[in-house]
Amino acid sequence: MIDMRLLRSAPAEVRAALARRGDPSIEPLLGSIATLDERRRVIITDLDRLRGERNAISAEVSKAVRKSGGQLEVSAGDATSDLIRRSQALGSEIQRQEEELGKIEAELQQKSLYVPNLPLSDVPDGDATANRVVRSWGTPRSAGADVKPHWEIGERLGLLDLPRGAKLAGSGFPVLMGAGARLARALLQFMLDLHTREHGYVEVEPPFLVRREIMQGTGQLPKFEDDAYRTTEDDLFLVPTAEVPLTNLYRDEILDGARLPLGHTAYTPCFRREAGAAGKDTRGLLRVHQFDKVELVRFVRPADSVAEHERLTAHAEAVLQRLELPYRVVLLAAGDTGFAAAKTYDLEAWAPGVGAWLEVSSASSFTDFQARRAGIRFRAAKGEKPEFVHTLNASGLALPRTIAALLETRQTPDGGVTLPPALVPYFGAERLVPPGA
RNA sequence: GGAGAGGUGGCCGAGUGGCUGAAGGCGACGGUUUGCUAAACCGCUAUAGGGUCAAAAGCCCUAUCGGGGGUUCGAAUCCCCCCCUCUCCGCCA
Repeated sequence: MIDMRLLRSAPAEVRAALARRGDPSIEPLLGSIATLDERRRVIITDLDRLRGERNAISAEVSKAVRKSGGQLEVSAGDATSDLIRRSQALGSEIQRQEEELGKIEAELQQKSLYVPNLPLSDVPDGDATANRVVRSWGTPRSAGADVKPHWEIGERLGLLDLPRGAKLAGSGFPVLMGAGARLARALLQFMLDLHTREHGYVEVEPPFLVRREIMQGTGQLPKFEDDAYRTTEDDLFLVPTAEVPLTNLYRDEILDGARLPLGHTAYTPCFRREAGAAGKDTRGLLRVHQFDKVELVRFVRPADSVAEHERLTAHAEAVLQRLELPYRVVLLAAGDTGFAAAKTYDLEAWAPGVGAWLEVSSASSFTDFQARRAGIRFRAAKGEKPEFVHTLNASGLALPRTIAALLETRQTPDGGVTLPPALVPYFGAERLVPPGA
């Protein structure tokens, strides 16, 4: 949510920062927001004055009532009936103004919800072509004739059954079978243990369906409603990421500053319609409508948010390192940064079978954008004014692409896959081998 | 799904039309007293919006008793809708 005070006090700076996103629809939006805000304040000033007058009259009527023993006695022309007549007149004026104000505030609210977050100053200008690789880890395995894509490996090892998934729910709903299902379970358990035991996150199992206002709190709505699955009767949304329930855990609360930074992790399935994405990089596990993910969310003091973002990113990177998967960290340019984010690092694991870097995690700082929408504040110390927290989140990690990178990177010439040592205790075996081998 | 009872400040809890942002208590905070602790006593204790101001502080106004609408000169209090909690019945992994 846009900070109205900031927009009022430094409109040029806000416009310049938002212009970096390269979205031409933002500028006119800001213009109408400023106009509405101006009108809003004029009406409120007037309305408060009118209400003050009415309150004063009411106090006098009240005094008269008590003097006459609790009965309201009016006869035409006396002082009390004059007061009441004035109050009635004020009442209808107040009602008119309230209606006008209601309309303006609804419109203001509606428009504000479509204004994206301001990119931080160290985010590069430009679109996705300006994304910057900031570091790499590990040596990517080179492609070769014997390096297969994950769907071939998965099918051969009996881990993956895409046709049967399509039969059940349509394309983009993979079925994991046997060792494939077990591998997914091992990965989830491994990731959750890593984050709770070594990185200090408190595990949560949240609802997988949430209300409309919850989706609005993190910025998925109203702009991206087409990407979400929704129940018709109750207007509940299937979570597209655990970020949504986790970030909204402390919605409309004032946290004790001593509890910050606060980190939560959760496994949830994630549901995404991926509207308009059909056919693009969708083979195998690359882009699916339902997938498993472990998510990390942090609530931090604004002053710490830059350092916390780096820390969070490192927590996600740790998963890839333990899994011994080569990856790179990409700082997204302003034009490629998500609607609610101020700065994002994508973690991309190398998948030699498909010959591509796969986004397995996205680690973002949302500054106070989500906190404003969801009303998440903290009090630094007793007697201090409440302030908005900064929220951060990262996948830690998304499973399908992690599995894809894992299978492709660690496949062996005999058609099997060697699991990374960190996963062995969770999986219960060192290798995936073809059935009957 | 059916029937009923409720939702008041950090917490408990009074309040069923009139200076009630809200009694009383607890807690927290500041102070007095004290060898230390405790006790006692005094004080203080919300959030948001707007105005004033160069700004902050301060001051003034407005709103807020689950959320929204209505009745009324005036609503925590009356009416309607929604959300949530609890109890009983039914159903269910």
